[in-house]
Amino acid sequence: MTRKPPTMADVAKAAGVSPMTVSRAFKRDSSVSDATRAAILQAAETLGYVFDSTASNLRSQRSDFVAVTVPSINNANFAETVRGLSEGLRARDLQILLGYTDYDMEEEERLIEQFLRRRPEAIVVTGGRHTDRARRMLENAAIPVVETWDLPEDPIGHVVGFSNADAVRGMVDHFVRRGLTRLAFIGGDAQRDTRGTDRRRGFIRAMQDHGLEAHRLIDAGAPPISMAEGAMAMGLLLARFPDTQAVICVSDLSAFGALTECQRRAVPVPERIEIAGFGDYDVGAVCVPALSTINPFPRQIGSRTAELILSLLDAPQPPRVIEITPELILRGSSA
Amino acid sequence: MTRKPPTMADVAKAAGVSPMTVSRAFKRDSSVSDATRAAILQAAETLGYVFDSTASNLRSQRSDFVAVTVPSINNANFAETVRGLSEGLRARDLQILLGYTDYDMEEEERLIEQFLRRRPEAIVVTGGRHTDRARRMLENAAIPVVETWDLPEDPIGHVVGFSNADAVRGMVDHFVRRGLTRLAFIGGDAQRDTRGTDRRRGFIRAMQDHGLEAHRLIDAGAPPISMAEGAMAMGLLLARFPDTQAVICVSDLSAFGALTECQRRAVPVPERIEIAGFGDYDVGAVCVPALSTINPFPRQIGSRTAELILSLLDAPQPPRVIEITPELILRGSSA
DNA sequence: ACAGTTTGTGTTATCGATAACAGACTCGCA
DNA sequence: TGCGAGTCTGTTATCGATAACACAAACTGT
Repeated sequence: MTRKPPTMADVAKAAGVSPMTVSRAFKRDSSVSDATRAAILQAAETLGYVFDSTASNLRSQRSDFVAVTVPSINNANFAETVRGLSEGLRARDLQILLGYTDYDMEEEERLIEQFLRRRPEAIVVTGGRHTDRARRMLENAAIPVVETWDLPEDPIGHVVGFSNADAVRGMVDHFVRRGLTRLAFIGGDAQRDTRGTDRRRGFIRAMQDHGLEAHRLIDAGAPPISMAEGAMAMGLLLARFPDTQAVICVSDLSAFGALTECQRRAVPVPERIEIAGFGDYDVGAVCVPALSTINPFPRQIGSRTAELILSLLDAPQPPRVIEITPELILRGSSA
Repeated sequence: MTRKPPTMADVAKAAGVSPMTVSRAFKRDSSVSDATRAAILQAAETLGYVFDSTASNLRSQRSDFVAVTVPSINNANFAETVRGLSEGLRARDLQILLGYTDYDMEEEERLIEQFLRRRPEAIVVTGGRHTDRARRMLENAAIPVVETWDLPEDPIGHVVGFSNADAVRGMVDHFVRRGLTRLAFIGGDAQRDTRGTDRRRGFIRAMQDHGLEAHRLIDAGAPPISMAEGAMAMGLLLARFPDTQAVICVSDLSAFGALTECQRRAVPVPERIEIAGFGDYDVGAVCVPALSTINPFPRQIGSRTAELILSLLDAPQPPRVIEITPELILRGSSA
């Protein structure tokens, strides 16, 4: 026999107080005497009462949600950002409503629509490119919007990110400074992964600025580019441009795949070809040789975003752009 | 000038119908004529109306949430499970409320409490060990509970999982069958990672059943055990038990770290020592040599759980145990 | 001792959608 | 033509907590 679950009114009756007092007892810093609070919590425990945020949300017009969309849940970089976010937001008891877009703007649009219906306190999206409708929805939502992992030309609201193109430029500069000129890039030009595309564009522009040709471009397939695809791409690269001196990959994952392909073919790295990645994933620090890479501080993107949101919830502020400076990390794969 | 956002009543007035009709127009298969639905959606679009699930949830007593806790968001295996889950649940427009416990049962308890307040339709947890209070909360929640990634002795409700101990036993058997007897295990015995502990226990029991000593146990630190910790552990192993013939690691990540340590020390794998992991992560399939491992079909755990939940929402059923059979994958690291 | 504040609690109305019920209308078939 | 079944729309009450206001009791300081 399952009887209806108890409500606040039931707890109130059991504790001999009004529902309002029960409500206050369940809040953080409300004015209830310690004695009554204890009695109320005791009564709630006995009855097996579970606070109903559904009702609370409606009446108080607060959901205590922060909506977050990332391209992929299965990606250590974005996972770090989410971790930074959720740790920063926990202090204020804000819960994360997480969704992944699969690198698909239509899917992002769907997600944003779903999320806005839940009336989040703020919304965080990855990247600066969205469908028109998604953009409109975000603009019209009367909540803080933060775009991350990018520096959009025309931000919707706030931004916590970095220039993917400039980050790759730093790596190109490094190789050119050391006298290497025959450089290649492994990564897709798919519309889907706009950050990957930005990195590729950054590579091409940097090469041109150095007066070098940027024709050694290997498209490794649809994002997210896996280790296996990185390996395949390296196979293509070695076949098509055998005199390549160094290759920059769209991520450490593809870079690691590329490295293993060299190992399988007994192509010595870095002696015969140098390799660099992007993202400073664990695998790149541990593999032999370790991968040169770029660390965009994904955790920090999350924690700075959390800080920003907390301050925005206290007091609205004009749109801000918080720029993160990625760090070049040089290791054995390019030494 | 920010005026109050429009409600269903506003849309109803604009479209010249009753709020109830607007409500129906926003539902899936409700009886509204195509003409009026179009008019209503048009009016909603014009007004910039966004459906408010907060109110809907309260009145209909449905949240369309499924709560899910995983130990770590930054883990490809659990990410796959979540992906399988969310794809299966999308059909019914169920949203996932995701939280990670950081391999901490206290944190899990906090999460479960937070989640139950949101009145999810079902709740999925990873593993079969919980704090007493967490267990009580789950038992009392009048919703389907699914424990995953394990086969608990005393399940709370439903189960979709496998025996971690038995899976490792399969790997031990494989080595012993091939005549190897000096086997080691890398992984923690921390209370925190109960699945890791189960694998370790499975190793010990299997060794004993073969009449072999199981003293080559290297504790690699607190979970989740990283690649770097796997490498350190391999260093210890080679120092303390130099005659070890094969080592089973608690995960592919630590196994890969161990492999790289062998590469740094020029210890040939598999000639001098064989290595096996757990989880069939990408890295293990791509690295050189590729890692022998155990695939517990994490994606399938998610999709089967989703199926189960969908059927439970249609009609309550007695607790079920759905057992997944992990697959032994043999690759170059143990050939 | 008394006005002024702080503290603890209660009363009433309300957040915005929808379940439950009811009624009007259309259609098919005898 | 009439009747039952099906389709579409409206009315009323309600989900469960809490904002806003009110007020008594317990303090504070001069």
